[in-house]
Amino acid sequence: MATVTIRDVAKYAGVGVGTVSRVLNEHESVSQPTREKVLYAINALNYSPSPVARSLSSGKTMTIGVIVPFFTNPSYVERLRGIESVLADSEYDLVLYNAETITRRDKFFRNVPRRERVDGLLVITHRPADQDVTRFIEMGIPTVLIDSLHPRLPHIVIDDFLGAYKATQHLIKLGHQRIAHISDYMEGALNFQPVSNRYKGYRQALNDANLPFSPDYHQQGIHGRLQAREMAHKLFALPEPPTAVFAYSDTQAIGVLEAAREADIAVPKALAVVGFDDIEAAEYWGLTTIRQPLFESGACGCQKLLTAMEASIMPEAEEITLDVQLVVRDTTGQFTGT
Amino acid sequence: MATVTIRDVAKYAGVGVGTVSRVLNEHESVSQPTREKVLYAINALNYSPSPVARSLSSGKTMTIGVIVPFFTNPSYVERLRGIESVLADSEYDLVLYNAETITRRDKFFRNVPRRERVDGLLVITHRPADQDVTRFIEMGIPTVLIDSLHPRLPHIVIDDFLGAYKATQHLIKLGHQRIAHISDYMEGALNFQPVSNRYKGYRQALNDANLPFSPDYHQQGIHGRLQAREMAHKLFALPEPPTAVFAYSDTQAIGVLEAAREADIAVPKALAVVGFDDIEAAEYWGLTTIRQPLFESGACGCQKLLTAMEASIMPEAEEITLDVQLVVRDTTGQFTGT
DNA sequence: GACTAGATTGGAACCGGTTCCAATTGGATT
DNA sequence: AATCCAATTGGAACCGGTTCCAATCTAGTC
Repeated sequence: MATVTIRDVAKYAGVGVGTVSRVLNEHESVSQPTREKVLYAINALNYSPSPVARSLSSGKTMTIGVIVPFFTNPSYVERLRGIESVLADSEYDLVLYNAETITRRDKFFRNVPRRERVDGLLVITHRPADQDVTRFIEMGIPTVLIDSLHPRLPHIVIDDFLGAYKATQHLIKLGHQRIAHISDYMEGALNFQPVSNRYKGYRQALNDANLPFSPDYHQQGIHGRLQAREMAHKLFALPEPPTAVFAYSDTQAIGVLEAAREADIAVPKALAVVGFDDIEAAEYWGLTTIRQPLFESGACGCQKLLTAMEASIMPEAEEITLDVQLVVRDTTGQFTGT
Repeated sequence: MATVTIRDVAKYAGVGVGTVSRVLNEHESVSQPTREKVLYAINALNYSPSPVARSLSSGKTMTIGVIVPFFTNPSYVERLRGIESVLADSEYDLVLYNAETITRRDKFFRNVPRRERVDGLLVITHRPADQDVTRFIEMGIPTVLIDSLHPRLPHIVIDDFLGAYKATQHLIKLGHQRIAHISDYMEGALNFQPVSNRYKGYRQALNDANLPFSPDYHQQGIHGRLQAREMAHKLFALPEPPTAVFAYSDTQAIGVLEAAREADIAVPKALAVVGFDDIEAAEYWGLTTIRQPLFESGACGCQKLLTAMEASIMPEAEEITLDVQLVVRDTTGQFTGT
């Protein structure tokens, strides 16, 4: 099928290419009869304009890039769902850049933000360096960060510190004194901000309640259910095992619950567990957790981006903090041990 | 930042644009000194070629489109992960088209398969009509179907009939006689093939065991955990409630388990449940299920597509059937009722 | 030293749109 | 009837690459 171009349409309709372009883009200054001739020709030839050619000459790609680590992880899926829900009503396509390693992240940070590639960019969790941000801004690519932050870009965050504080405080109020924390590596290659903030919230809550902290009680490892299970077993094997665990994520908390099941430790009687995120599985497990509005964070960030793009300005750097909330279910209860 | 074009590079290096292009695309017929001059200029000017311009003149977009219903659903996430794992090693970008409604599906089927938009297309579960397929082929867009089928396109499927048969047979062998089935609407707007095939497998297994089928035992509804929960309650309320349920998906099976918990029905003592897919959550729930290789189906389809694209031919229409396998866990056991 | 084949190179034409400027048209004004 | 202005239209130039053809250069042959 030979491609039909705008010139074919123009010839068929007996008008100039400019006129066809004007009809396509709904410019006002086309008379009714001409418009009809053109529309008729478009129909007759089954013409549809080439997105690429349009991009080249107009400079718009009608594409939003999303750089995300582990898009497969439930909390990211939920955020993507939020993004998609906003995009569905627009004309924009969604291009997914899965950046699981620093190498790929850096490659994307370098290559993706080009005017000829995407019109706007969402970055989830990954933290662009100052020089990356400078490049985004010089390139004029509107960018919004979700679950990440940078002073020169708008970012949607939650108060990780507060969430962790609430989670830990909840356990303290229930009478727990030996409270452990399981998290990703804080000094890891990807170096996600929330990891250390949640750790700090945990520490602060302990401090405020005059509870001691032992380094043994902080297990770090690669994020994942299975890894969390291993870490939980290490905690159980301590001379003074904790009576409560605050996990960095629900995924990890579920790993802890599995470990407890394997070790025949009753939850919440002998072990209380609190997660973070409130993913769908949390409900299955009756997991007490800190709910963060994942879907909304995606939707909100995407909306912010589209608004800025529409006005063709760089979005104003600002911080939007969404609320976190303690959701008490069945994995925490009054401390009854010694 | 004014964009640096290939002409700037050519001028800086004192060569022609053709030469620069040849260096970029690693054509052989460039002498070493010239190549070095050009590379030096590229570096000095911090040049990188425009993907859009490249697309327009070369006709390649370096983009793979994936049309997927509900990409948020665990089984699709898993398949996407398979696709992404293959794409990660290539130069291709992944564009996600989330087609939750017929309107959007049809829009995508009409607009996406254009040479100027994607170089290749993966369609998951959605079934393109004959005229759609004709268009794909006329447009010369290599297309592979995953979990869907069409005689003129390569497709990766599983034997849904067999899987359902195995699941039902498993229940029958355990002594169950009143076996219900929960599924999506078979005549629904989206009209997914697997739905009716699993239903047929279920019916056939009953038939082969000379067990009667009652229409009351087949509940249909919108896919989802909550909807499945409702359907399960309807089953429980029947004068002769079933002692076993085979659910179309794990997501639905989990809904059934929740309903059983709400209705205080012991699993597997009073009710056996089998799912389909073996998503991650199935393990949490100790759900007996039919495992289908979701990740592999994505990876395999994507690989097939890339291979065809590399050879710049339409992939040969063929059917690849992946194996399904019964995974027995804790939600099924010997029938002990009356 | 003239001639030829092969290697290397320059640059025009092209991909298919958008945009802007100049040209045409027709009605209103004087 | 002449002039002017607004509305509409045609089409060249441009976006930034790739590709192909013709031109130039080099070394080898007789």
